[in-house]
Amino acid sequence: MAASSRAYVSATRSCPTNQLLDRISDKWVSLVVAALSTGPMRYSDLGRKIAGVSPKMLTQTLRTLERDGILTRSVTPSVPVRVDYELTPLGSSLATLLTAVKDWAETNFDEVHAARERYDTDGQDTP
Amino acid sequence: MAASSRAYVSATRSCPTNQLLDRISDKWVSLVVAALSTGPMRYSDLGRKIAGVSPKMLTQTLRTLERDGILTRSVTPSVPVRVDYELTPLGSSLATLLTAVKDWAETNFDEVHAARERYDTDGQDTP
DNA sequence: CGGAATCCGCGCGGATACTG
DNA sequence: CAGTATCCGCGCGGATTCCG
Repeated sequence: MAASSRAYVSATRSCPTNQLLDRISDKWVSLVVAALSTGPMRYSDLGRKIAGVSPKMLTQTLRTLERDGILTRSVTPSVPVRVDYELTPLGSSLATLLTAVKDWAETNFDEVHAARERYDTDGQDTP
Repeated sequence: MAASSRAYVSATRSCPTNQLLDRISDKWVSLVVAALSTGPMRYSDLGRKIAGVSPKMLTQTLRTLERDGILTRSVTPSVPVRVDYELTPLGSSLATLLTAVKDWAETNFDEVHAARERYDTDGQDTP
């Protein structure tokens, strides 16, 4: 086939399910979905709550998630434009899972941190 | 060090918890942990089960997860060297969550796919 | 306010080859 | 079998600017 000069056919491309897994296995996706799990939010509210995300990544993440049916984007044409983002039922079901992952990270952070120092000091001494 | 003229202080660096979230929000991490959730596995078994992962990424992922206390690496010095990887209790608790995410991706794939086509055709007509 | 567009560095990750 | 090492392309993502 047309793999003459191009051999870039990785697992991500071959399996459609892995594509989706790769998409939701994204830091910004986790944070956005977790942020919206408590209710609808405006664009700048999300930017403030996530705190550190660039407008580019925020918009990009939101667009992708909207396209995937995870959330909806509703524009209110007021004097300053107001845009609200809200999880769909599909997105809510995902939010439950990703929030659990996020909670796990927060809960077990120090345990992981301890394991890291143990790994680093153990065997790496006497250079 | 060498951060003299660098202004790259993103959310990932600022919040340690987000570092961990970013780490486990990785496609390979999901696949490896999910693969090991059914029991211990050897290196090449993992490579075959995940199917598409390069040795580099597999080793890199395994090393990182070992360092983080998610899994253990045990070497059996037989004639051909045998290395087994097994989830720690900490890793098992994570595996439950990540497997759920992986299952979600497989279950809702076609729904997401349908949402995508709807998004693409809707508004993108008559070029 | 809520984006879109552009530039660009850096590192992720695939391919390949070699070691113990 | 289980890695390690090297090269390198590509796209993620931060910074900046401008528009509706």
